[in-house]
Amino acid sequence: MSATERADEWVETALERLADAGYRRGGARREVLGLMSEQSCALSAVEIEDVLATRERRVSRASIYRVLEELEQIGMIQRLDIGRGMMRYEPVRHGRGHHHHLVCDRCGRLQPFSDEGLERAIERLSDRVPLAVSEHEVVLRGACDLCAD
Amino acid sequence: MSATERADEWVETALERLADAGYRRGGARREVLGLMSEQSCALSAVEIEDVLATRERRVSRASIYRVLEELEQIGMIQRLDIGRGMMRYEPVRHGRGHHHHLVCDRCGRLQPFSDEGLERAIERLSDRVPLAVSEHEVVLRGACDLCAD
DNA sequence: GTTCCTGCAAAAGATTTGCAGTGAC
DNA sequence: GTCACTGCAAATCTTTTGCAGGAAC
Repeated sequence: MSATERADEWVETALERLADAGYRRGGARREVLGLMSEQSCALSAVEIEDVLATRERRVSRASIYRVLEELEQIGMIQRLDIGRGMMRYEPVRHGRGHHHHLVCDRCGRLQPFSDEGLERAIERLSDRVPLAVSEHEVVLRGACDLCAD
Repeated sequence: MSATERADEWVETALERLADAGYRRGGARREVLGLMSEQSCALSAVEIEDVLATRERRVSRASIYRVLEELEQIGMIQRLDIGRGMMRYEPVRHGRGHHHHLVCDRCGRLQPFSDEGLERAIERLSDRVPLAVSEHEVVLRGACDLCAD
């Protein structure tokens, strides 16, 4: 499956679930949905606004937050708290694409990574913990290879 | 070593490092330092302000943030971004006391946990990643046992 | 026509900063 | 006496909310 097909599939699922939940389609929602579908890693609300500002249809920041919240409600995106005083948002693609984040202390660059051993360790400990775990989030911080000189 | 001795040791190290960095000791700094030394898990700036407000010496929020920033600079506390729109701060006690966090989706309760297997997995993958890892942070989210009914 | 969607402007909440007075050395 | 420390008030930044006009169905 190509990246484009995967993006299309994600948008379709999202539109379907939105329709089921009684939402109509509007311009702002379509733009945000389209942009998010192209992302494999997390964007902040301001970054989303900036990218959309360079396209045909500008979208107000309030609408961006509103659409992101709807998409989170129906489980199509995930909010991540990676630091630097703001939330970041990324599409959820069940299983495939699940990853965690490397954050550079110095330049703030964000990179995704995934690791089988880490997932196994988290799965094992999830049973032993006084919480019905529904999500997990791992952030590694340090100097990225561009900053490490 | 008792908890009190450990707290004292932490305060002493902090005062030493602050002195080395050219800071004088003032009332606000002493209060925040004392409170943080008693904590094993993370507090928000507002929680710190609230606790200090019930003690002899009130400390302004601006000073709390300033002291926390100094302490982070010299590596005595760690900032954690656990969500809910605010940072949390906890003392760093090299090795001993290292832990991660469980966050309840519903009530926001924060609980610490630690796991050997998780630490090993993170240590192993740290070498394979394009980042010179200096810290890591794991958050598990879900329903805590008080909310799970 | 009704109900939802959107943008704008204002509000809310956490954190930071400017400034003037106070305190440590 | 000097320079750091502190509190207050104002500023900044992200995210949320109220409201009035516009669009989808």
